[in-house]
This record gives sequence, C-alpha cells and structure tokens, in this order.
Amino acid sequence: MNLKEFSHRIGLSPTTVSRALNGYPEVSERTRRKVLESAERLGYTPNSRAARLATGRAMTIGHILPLSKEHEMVNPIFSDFIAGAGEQYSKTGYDLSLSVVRDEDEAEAYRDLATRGVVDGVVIHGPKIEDPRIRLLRELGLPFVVHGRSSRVHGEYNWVDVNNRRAFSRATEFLLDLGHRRIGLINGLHGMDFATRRLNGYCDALEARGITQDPELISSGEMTENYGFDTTIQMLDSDNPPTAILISSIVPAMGARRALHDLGIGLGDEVSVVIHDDDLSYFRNEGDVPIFTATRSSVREAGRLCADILLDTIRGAEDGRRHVLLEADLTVGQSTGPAPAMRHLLDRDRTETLRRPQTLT
Amino acid sequence: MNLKEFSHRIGLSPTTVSRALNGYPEVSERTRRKVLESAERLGYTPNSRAARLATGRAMTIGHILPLSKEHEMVNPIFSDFIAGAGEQYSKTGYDLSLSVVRDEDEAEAYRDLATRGVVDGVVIHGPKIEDPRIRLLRELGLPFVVHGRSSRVHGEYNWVDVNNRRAFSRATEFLLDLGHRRIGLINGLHGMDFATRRLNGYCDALEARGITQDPELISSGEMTENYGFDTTIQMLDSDNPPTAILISSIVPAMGARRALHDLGIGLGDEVSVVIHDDDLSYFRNEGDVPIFTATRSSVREAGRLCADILLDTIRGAEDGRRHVLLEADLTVGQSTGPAPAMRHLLDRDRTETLRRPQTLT
DNA sequence: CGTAAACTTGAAACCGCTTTGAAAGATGAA
DNA sequence: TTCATCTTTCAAAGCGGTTTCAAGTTTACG
Repeated sequence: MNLKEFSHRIGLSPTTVSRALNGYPEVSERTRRKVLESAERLGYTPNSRAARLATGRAMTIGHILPLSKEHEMVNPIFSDFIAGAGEQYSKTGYDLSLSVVRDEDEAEAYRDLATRGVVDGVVIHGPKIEDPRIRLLRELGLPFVVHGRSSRVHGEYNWVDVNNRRAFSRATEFLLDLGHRRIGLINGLHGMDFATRRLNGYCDALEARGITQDPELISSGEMTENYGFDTTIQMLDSDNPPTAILISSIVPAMGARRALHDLGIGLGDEVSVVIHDDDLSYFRNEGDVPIFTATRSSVREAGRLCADILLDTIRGAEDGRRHVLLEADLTVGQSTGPAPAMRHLLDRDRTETLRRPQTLT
Repeated sequence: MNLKEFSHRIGLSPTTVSRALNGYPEVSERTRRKVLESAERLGYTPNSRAARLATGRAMTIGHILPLSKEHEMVNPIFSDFIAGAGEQYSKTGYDLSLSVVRDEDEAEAYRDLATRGVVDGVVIHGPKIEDPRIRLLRELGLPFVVHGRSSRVHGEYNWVDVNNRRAFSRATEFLLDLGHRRIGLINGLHGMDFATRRLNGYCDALEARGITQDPELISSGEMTENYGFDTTIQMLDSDNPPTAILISSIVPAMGARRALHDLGIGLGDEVSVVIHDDDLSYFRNEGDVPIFTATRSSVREAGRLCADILLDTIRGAEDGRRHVLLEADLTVGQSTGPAPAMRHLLDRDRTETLRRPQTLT
C-alpha cells in the first residue's frame, strides 16, 4: 500500500499522514495517534526508496571493505567494528551499506558512492600514513570519520583512534621494567598508520633507556595466525633472540603461542609476550588473570563512537570536526614475567656470556 | 548534475540518454558512444536514489547480522562470507545492506527490510532447525537464499550448504580407523542446523562401529576460543577422557590447543584433534602438512555461491529454487595420530585397566 | 461578538530517473 | 516517387514519498 491509498482510506491527506509519521509538530496529537494506529492496523510502511529521493537523504552510511592484495584477506577486527557501528545505525534509523572491493579499486568505490548518492557519509577503515582517501572525501564533500588517524594529513577531520603510541611505549616500558632488553615487535602492515604509531611508541621507550633498536626484532605484516607463527620462529631462531615480544593483535599472538610451544619455550617465563587486544568477541582475553598481558581497547566501542560522530556530523551538528582518543590501559596477565637472566633459550653456551650486561643495566 | 541538465547539454532527450546509459537496444551505437563519452567527460552519474524509485528495484541485497544474546558475539565466519558474497555483488552492480540487530529483533528486521523496499533479496545466516525465517520470507515474498539448510522445513528453497553430516562422519571414521574409541565433539550452538547435522554424522560413524555415544563427550556452545579451552579441559579432566576430539571450527580449536598445552598433553600423539576448517583468511590451516587434520570448505566460496544463486533468482531466472551441497574433504595434518594404547593421560593407574577393551575392539 | 493569532490540514510542486506511447527520420520495396 | 517498415528520438506520465504555500479551523482576547 502506498501513501496515497493509505491516506485516502483513513480520510486524511498525504501531507498530514507524512507529517504525522515523521514527527512534525504541525499535526495535532490526536491526528498523529490516529495515523500511527491506522498505519499499524493496515500495515502501512512508507517506501524508503521514495522517501530517499524526496528528501535527498540516503539514510545510509557506507563502509568500504578492501580486500588486501596480498592475501585477499579481511581484517579480523572488521566484524566487531561493524557490530558496534551497526548498533548505532539501527538505533537511529540508518542503514549500513558495505562495499567489498579490491584494494586498488577503493578510491573509485568512494567516488562512486558519492556520485550515485547512495550514502550520506562513510567510514574510513585502516588509514595509512598520509592517506589519500581523506583528501578525496574532502573533495567529494562527503562526510566521513576515520577509524584511526592519518599522520601527515593536514587540517581537521573526524576520527576515533587508540593512543597507539602511548600503549606501545607503556607496554615496552613494562617489559623493560621486568628486565627485558631484547624485545621483539610483531607489528601490522608497514605503512598503516597505527603500525607506525606503535612502532614509534616502542622506539620511544627503548630510546629512553638507551637501548638501540634492532631491525631484526621488528617485523611488519598482515596480521594472520601464520604471520605470528613464522615471525616468532624466525626471531627466536636467531643468534640473539628476544626474551620478550610485543604483538599487535591477538590473532598473530595465537601463532606466536604455537611457535613457542613448538620450540618448547615457556610463554611468560622464558619468553614474555604483550599483545594489543582489540577485545574481539570470539577471542576474549579474559579470566581471573588474563592469558595475555595486554593493552586493551574495544574495537566494537570504537565502532560505536565512529558511528555517533559521523551521524552527528551528517545531521549538521554545530561546530564541525570531532575526534576521540582512546587510552588503552595495560592489564597484566599470564604471558609476562621477569626476564630470564639472559639464559639463552636455543643456545645455552652463548647466553652465559650475555648474562653480565643484563645484570649490569 | 542531473539527467535533465546533462541531456540538455549534449543536445539529446533524457529518454535517449537513459537508454544509452542502461544499455537498451533502441539507441544507435553512435549515439550511445557519444552519451557515454560525454558522461565521462562532464562527470555525470545517474542518481541511484531516483533510479531505484523509478524502477522499483533496490539493487541491494540485505544481510542481517544478529548479535547472539549470550555474548553479543559476531560469528567469526561472517566477514569471510561477506567478502565472498560482496565480490559478486560488486561485479553485478548490487549493493549490500547490512543490518546489525539483536537476536530477538531479527524477524522484525526482515519484515522491515521487505516493507520499506530497501532490498531485493536477503541472505539467511546461521539457520536453526525448523528456522522460522524461511516461512516468514516466503510470506513476505522476498527472495532469499540460506547459507546452510534448515531441517524439518517443508518445500524447496535456495540454499548453499556443506555436507556437514558426511564431513563429520568421515572425520569420525578417520579417528576410529586410527584406533580412537573415545572421541569428543566440541560442536556449535545447540539448535543450529549445522551443529545438528555434524552431531548426526558423528553419531552415525560411532554407531556403525557399535560404539555408544557418551553425553560427556558431546558439547555445544558459541564458538569462541574460550569455549574450546574450557570444554577441552573439562573433557580431559574427566574419569574417562577422550583420546581424540572433533572441533567444529578453528576458533575453539585454538582454545583446545591451549588447553592441551596447559595440561602438557601432546597434540597429535597423546590426543588427536580434527577440526572443521572454514578456510578463514586470517587463520589459514596450511603448510606442507597442515597444522590440523581438517574437513575443509571455504566459507568465502559459499558466500560467492549464495550471492550467485540469489541474484539469479532476483533476476527472474527460469525454474525456481536452486541449491548447492559442498563436499568437505578430509585433509590429514599434524594434529592426528594413532590412538595411544589407552595410556590415560591424567591418571596413569586407571588407564592400565582400560587398555584391554581398547586392543580387543 | 468580532477579529487577530495560533493550529490544523490540504493541493500541488518537486525529487531525478525510467518507460510508455507517439512522432520523426531513415531505409527500402513497389 | 510513394507508402510501408524499421530505427531513432522525444514528450509526458509515472515511481511514492516530502515540503512549500495557502486555506480552513480553532482559540484567545478585547
């Protein structure tokens, strides 16, 4: 049933019905009640396609899910983020449009969404350093919010980010305080803004203690379980292996755990691990004492915040740009402990000679 | 720029332009080329909102992502499925609309999508036994495809499913052939159709060898890492623990691996594990010899197939219902081995007495 | 009671595209 | 050349809402 028929049936004009249904004040309470009740009874729901054309609003937020070229992989945090954002959209009557595109087609996809007018705003996922999407969206005049930030981009824009630098310097300090001196970093893909900030935090902390970073202890890659495994094996298999490792996500941490197990190295005693925990719903790092010592920040909450900010912007909230910086506090779990007195794990002879610098520092 | 202005500028009527752009045959090649070229040059793109109203087609497929009541969890296979389906949508010019709703609001959400006319069809995720959504969508007259199947639902409908029963009976047989007699099953949530079929397959195989199932060895739950951990501990901590475990997904398998490690039980020698592997992009069970012995079926491929079937249906493909049953073949990995001669893992005395029945069978 | 102000309601234009039905132009047979 | 046929193009009527502007009703108050 369409508006014309419905309004005719209940003896009112389309105008009045539309107003009643959309909560305009120019309609008396009595009439509104009558309309609402009749709509319910006769099963009338306005056609969104028509409403969208008439209002010029798409009532839809776009998310673009790029498939990484390398592994055609979907970011494992994506679904939790979407869950958070989606909740907010539902509450406010917005729909969520998801476009799955290959990495290289991403810019085109944004342009397309904008010109076709199917979204009122978009969320930028996984920003890189100096991310070109920000400029593009500004040009297109499409409201947006970034989940993360983009270094070296000038001007204000909406974003929600974790204080990655602080989190990782904090985690590194924690390990240093435990006596660790060789600390590995299993980080996200090179060029990703968050990975850079985490690296910076890690370097900050090392530098503050006068420790020079070792390229062999720093690795970047797509955060799969296998990546965590391979990198851990590789690091521990070196001449001068780390006694502690920082891992950017719980997914590669699963691989790291497997690697330690395979090598017969004790997690938390022989090698310590600190992860960044996005609080994924199917990977809760919990318990009386969590499995992993972790800097935690719920990516789902980030999704909620992004949605709120973007909707505010779209609905023409006052000022302009807004942003949120979430702090990720460190929770101590079972995966960390004092640095073994430089007992070398794979090559016991060699380590004896290494003990001295360790105790001296 | 809108159609009116664009067509005016290039000296043609809106009708002709629309036809040229939409590939109708009533327009000469020369004109079409001219239109396409001008559109490119002047940057004209038709407004989808208007096109959708005019054609009555939403050019959008709906997916509803329910948040489980228990843990407000997102199904970990969801993002890979979406990636597969989304690829197909992009290719055919369809959009994907994602609604995040609480479990209990799901029916309402389908109804809403249908009456508002924002989608041309929907995908049903995670069907339960006798799933009410199928009936609902039939009533609403909204085309749909089920990822999975629903037992005890009459009549034909579109679906794409894995042969879960066969996969799990096959996996169970494999373990039986290795001499295992006490085989645990860490399954999906009770009531889920796939979980039921897997249970049936498992029971079939046991029964065929005259082994009675033990309720203590069968568990159902939401497939989180922690669920896998807890259940494994619980099973192995019993008087009569299993020597092998079947696990419905790689996510709880991570937890099972952790449990085995914590208990100091060797995976593949002391306890064998077979998983069902959905081939998630961030959890590749690969290598020369895969980590886990597994029945594998790509959920991403299932997403592609679902999309294809649904789009065919929507575009009024001939006959009617279509379905695909995917076989999941068993790949032997490192996580399985011959049953230990009933060496009890936690209670060595007790097991000695158990050895006999084992060798007799 | 009369009139201004405040409420309610409605007619019609509009959103930007698709599509029907008709006309104009091109082609070809008679 | 004429008329029939085919091809190409167009004017106008939708699609189903929203919103402007005007008109009809009440209410308020002198």
